[in-house]
Amino acid sequence: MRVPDPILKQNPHNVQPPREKVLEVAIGRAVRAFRKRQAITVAELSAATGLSSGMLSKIENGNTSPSLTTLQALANALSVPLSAFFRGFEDSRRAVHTRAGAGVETARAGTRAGHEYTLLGHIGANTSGVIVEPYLITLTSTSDIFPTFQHDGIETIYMLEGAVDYRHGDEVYPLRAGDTLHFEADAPHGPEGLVELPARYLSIISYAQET
DNA sequence: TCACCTGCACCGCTTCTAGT
DNA sequence: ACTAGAAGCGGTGCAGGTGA
Repeated sequence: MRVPDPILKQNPHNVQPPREKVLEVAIGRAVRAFRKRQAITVAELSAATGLSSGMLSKIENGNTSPSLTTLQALANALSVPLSAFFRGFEDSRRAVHTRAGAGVETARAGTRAGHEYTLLGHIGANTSGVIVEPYLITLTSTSDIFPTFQHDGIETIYMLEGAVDYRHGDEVYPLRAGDTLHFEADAPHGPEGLVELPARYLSIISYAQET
């Protein structure tokens, strides 16, 4: 399946720019994030800081290195400490490595149906604004069938073994090993028919983190 | 149509560097 | 050590693009 290119904005092969540019970009992102959080426009921030909107655009896009005076004006206008602009640059990035069979068994909503949920990793509040929960789900003969999961976000299912008929809204999709189902999770969804057991699949749920 | 944002051309100040 | 020209950088203003 080919998806029209304009939809895909991320480049998985993107290479980091030189470090000095990263600092400017990190500062710019921080400024924009604080501005958006306070729901003010570039023009309003321009009036509050005495900087032109063009200059603010350059700063937010990492196209210039603002002076300390400028950063102080921004910090005052946004009511944040000066150091807040550097956190995105200084913070380390987290990674979670879960070895085979070492995931955390969780009591998610589906557990009551006999479904085995293993959480493969978790990163809580983070700089991307998105929470991602990867689960390994195993359905055995004891698993009940009820297509009533419904929650915020986007979910991706990748079948590892076995086969199920998976309902999403009004549609039922026959999933076999190697199949993928990618869907909006606020519609009722879940395994409706256990065709070949045991069935195992990866379920990756993504949703916006609370601010 | 309009608000918002971006990018480009340009200005002025500061710093660097070479010549004396 | 002093000076003058060059280069770099922070900043402004405005035209044009974009999306609601």
